[in-house]
Amino acid sequence: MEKVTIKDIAREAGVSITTVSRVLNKKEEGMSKETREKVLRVIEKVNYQPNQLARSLVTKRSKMLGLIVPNISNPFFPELCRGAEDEANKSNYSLIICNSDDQSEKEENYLRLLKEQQVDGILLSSKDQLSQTSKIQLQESKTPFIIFDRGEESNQHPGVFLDNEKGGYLAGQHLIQLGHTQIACLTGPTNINNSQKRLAGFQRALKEASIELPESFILTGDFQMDTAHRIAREFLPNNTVTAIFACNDLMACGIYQAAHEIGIQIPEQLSIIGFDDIPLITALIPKLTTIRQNTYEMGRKAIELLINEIEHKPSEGVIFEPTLVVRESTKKIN
Amino acid sequence: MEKVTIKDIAREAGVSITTVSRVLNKKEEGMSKETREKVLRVIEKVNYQPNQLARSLVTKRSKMLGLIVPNISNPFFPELCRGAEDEANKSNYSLIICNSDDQSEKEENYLRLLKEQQVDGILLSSKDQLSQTSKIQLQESKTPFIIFDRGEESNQHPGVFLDNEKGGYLAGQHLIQLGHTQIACLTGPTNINNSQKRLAGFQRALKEASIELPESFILTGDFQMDTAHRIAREFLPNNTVTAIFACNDLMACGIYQAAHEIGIQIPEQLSIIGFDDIPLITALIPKLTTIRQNTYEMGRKAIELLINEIEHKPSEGVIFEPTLVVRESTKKIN
DNA sequence: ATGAAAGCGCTAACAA
DNA sequence: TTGTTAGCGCTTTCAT
Repeated sequence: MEKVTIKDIAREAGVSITTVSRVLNKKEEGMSKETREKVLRVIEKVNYQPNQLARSLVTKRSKMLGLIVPNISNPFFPELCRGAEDEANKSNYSLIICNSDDQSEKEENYLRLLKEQQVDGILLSSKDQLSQTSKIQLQESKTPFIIFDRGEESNQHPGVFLDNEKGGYLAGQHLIQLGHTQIACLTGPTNINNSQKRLAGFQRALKEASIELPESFILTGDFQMDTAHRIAREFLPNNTVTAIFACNDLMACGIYQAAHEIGIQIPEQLSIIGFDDIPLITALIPKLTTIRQNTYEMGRKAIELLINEIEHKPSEGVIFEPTLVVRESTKKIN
Repeated sequence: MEKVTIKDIAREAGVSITTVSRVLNKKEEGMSKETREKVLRVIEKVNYQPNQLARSLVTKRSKMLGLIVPNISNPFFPELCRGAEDEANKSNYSLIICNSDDQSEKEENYLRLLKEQQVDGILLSSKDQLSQTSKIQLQESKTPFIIFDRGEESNQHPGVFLDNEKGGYLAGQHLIQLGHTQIACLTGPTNINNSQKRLAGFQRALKEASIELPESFILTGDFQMDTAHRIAREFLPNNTVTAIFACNDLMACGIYQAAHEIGIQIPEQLSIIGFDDIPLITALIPKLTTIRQNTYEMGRKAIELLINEIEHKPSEGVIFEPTLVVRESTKKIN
């Protein structure tokens, strides 16, 4: 059974392929109702599906968008994907979701691939700073793109960002209000912009309250649960802190594990605050207090911007505001 | 800046487009080294990227694969995606990941879309039984496809499945060995095949041990955490069970929440066993005992099968074996 | 209201 | 070893 093409439809309906194309694209002003319905009937009958590739080749629009995320296993990103996908579909685009697995090489590879696939635009949630190669890839081509969250938060290019500094500040403020003074911070990788910002905001809050944050209380993680677990196992027994700020929820989970193993009670002996508000943390006991970002909405907005860009509508970057969600893992110190 | 095409390369290098095409496709037997290098230099210089769409149009191979998952927010599926993606990339395919959000309509839509996009094959992890429309879509077209996990586990079509019955059996067996006799089971949606199978295996284990499983102890969930939470809140205070089998880990999380709120100690007062072994559950306290499936590997294998199918290599469906992972949430009854 | 024909960027016979 | 040419399935002028 051969693939049925526009030609087959035309022959079957006894019209030209132009006519078929017209009804396919709903350019039917001044077209006899009969012809249209005849064509539609044939299309229906043989379950014809137009070849989007051929279409794209002439229109130069593939109706495909690319989304590169650094780590699909972090539940933060599926949320992002959902938002992005829904918005893309709304405008009749499909989304190619690519997972770079925190590897620059994969990221560059996908960037190339998406271009070759002629996507109309790319939403890039980079693993960190864009690599040189990626930057060139992006700049040289005329493929519209939007930077999401990580990567360079510059005015050079529109993007969707979170006010990470504020998020860190909120976290610090919250712990201070609860009376904590011995506080540690478990950061993400040092080369990741948003991780730096979260720490900076956190430090600002402590400074304003004249609370010292010794170097040794700044722990460098990598946004992963396992590493956080390992670091906490090492840190907690040897240091007296009453609170800890994990720069993402996944790492907070790792700290929970460690605390449990060591026999430290949360929040009685240790307050923990996370960052992201991923869906699963409501299952943690006690429930994790965290800095929430509206991930779904950010994904949605990013695609909205991207499509604007593609259609040459004016649009500019957005910075989202994080909010504090108080649950059970933080507690007033006695 | 116009897109640079094969013509531009040909002109610049002073050769024909065929020659350029040849070096692009590495069909260079009997081709002068100089010519090739000359072409390569030009390609390099202008950072030329071939148009995969145009390519696909003539070769009838898009080098794209589609993957439809029912719920990207369930961490089970990102794992699946990772395995699928890695295997696809290995053979130089890209993956379009689509999230049907448990809606048949979206699923059908994506099926149509992927076809229009001329993907070479589809990996379908259906929301449940395939809808009539989907079935027709799939059967009518010649696009190769593989069924994953859910959907119809039939010999009609190759697919990758888990022995869900055995998984349920293992769960039952484990609880029985710990001395439990008052056991409840929180299932997935009744129309989902794997959910039914898990329950069936569970029932078989109980039956073999002559333990009764009253109707009222079979709770119908929907694989979501929130619903499980609600159901458990209602069930636990009004029934005396010492153990509960949740047909996936997400629901086990919901039960944790409920137990915590009600003041039931896990595992002292209630043993819980889950299903899937999603990465995050090691952060639960106590750690969740569960039935593990090797999700990443299953995703990998599914794509391997799909590619075999595409390339007309013989291959047949695979059934994976689940394993019991004992952690801390199940305990011998006193 | 409809059709003929050109061409999107590329590959693949077939020629030379 | 290289080039000429005919499409792939479709949209889009330009005619009629």
